[in-house]
Amino acid sequence: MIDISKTELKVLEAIWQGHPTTSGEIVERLNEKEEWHEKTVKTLIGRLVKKQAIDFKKEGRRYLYFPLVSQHDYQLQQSDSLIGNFFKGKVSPLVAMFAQKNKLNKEDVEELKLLIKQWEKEND
Amino acid sequence: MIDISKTELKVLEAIWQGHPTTSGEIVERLNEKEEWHEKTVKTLIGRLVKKQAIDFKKEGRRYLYFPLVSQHDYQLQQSDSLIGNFFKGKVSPLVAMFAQKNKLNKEDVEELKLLIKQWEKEND
DNA sequence: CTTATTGAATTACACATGTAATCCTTAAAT
DNA sequence: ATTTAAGGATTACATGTGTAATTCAATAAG
Repeated sequence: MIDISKTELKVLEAIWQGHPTTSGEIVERLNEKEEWHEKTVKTLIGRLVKKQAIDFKKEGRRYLYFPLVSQHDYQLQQSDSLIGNFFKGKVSPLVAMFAQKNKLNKEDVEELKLLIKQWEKEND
Repeated sequence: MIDISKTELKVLEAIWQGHPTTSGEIVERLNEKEEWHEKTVKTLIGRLVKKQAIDFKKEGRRYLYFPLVSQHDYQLQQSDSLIGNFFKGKVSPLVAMFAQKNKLNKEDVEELKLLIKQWEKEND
């Protein structure tokens, strides 16, 4: 998959929020969290286009940007890579690590139980 | 935490394999998987020292390198960051994603069940 | 029609990264 | 003692990244 830098990812996430969208709107979304200089955002948008992570269609003078990489695919790819590199491709060691560090809560555990029940229904 | 680049991480992983250790040994370990030029490895070792991810003690003419960042801490930090950014800090959405993509197997699920049982014993 | 404004494209520039080569010092070999 | 080899330190250099400013083109305003 394409290599997307930290700041580029922030911009891409703003686009995932809703698209197609304009550079102005992207800047506004980003500025809800922290200060982003409009010029910086424009540069990052340009780099994302060059990397083919997003594309645009011209609507008169304005450009409407949209993602070429889905958020879901990106997250899956990144998660898969982390789990592959660190935990030999298995999720349980990661969950074990979280459990050990007290980062699991009731809700999370309930959802895990549901997922397991579901998995067992389908794989048996 | 310190920012460690892709290639630096490979070198650090070689050091985690066993330490303290020499640059020659690090080069050898790396070359088991892929071709690494000795000069390149030396450069990366230097950068890791500067970043204080590793340190060394001189043993005569030779330097013995060892990690300052534990593999466990690093993995936890990275996992935490990924889960925080992508899944609002909860592991279950990640597991759900894996389940959906058929990336769960019996063994993994059994371990998850054990972890949950354990968690429920301790948090009730 | 001329001017101001608003994007986007181009240029800038320092620091990071990937990938080495060269230099320097010290120990080993001759 | 002189040469060579081995390792670390320094230097190199293209490309990536963070962060903008400047330029260019087209539309909107006067």
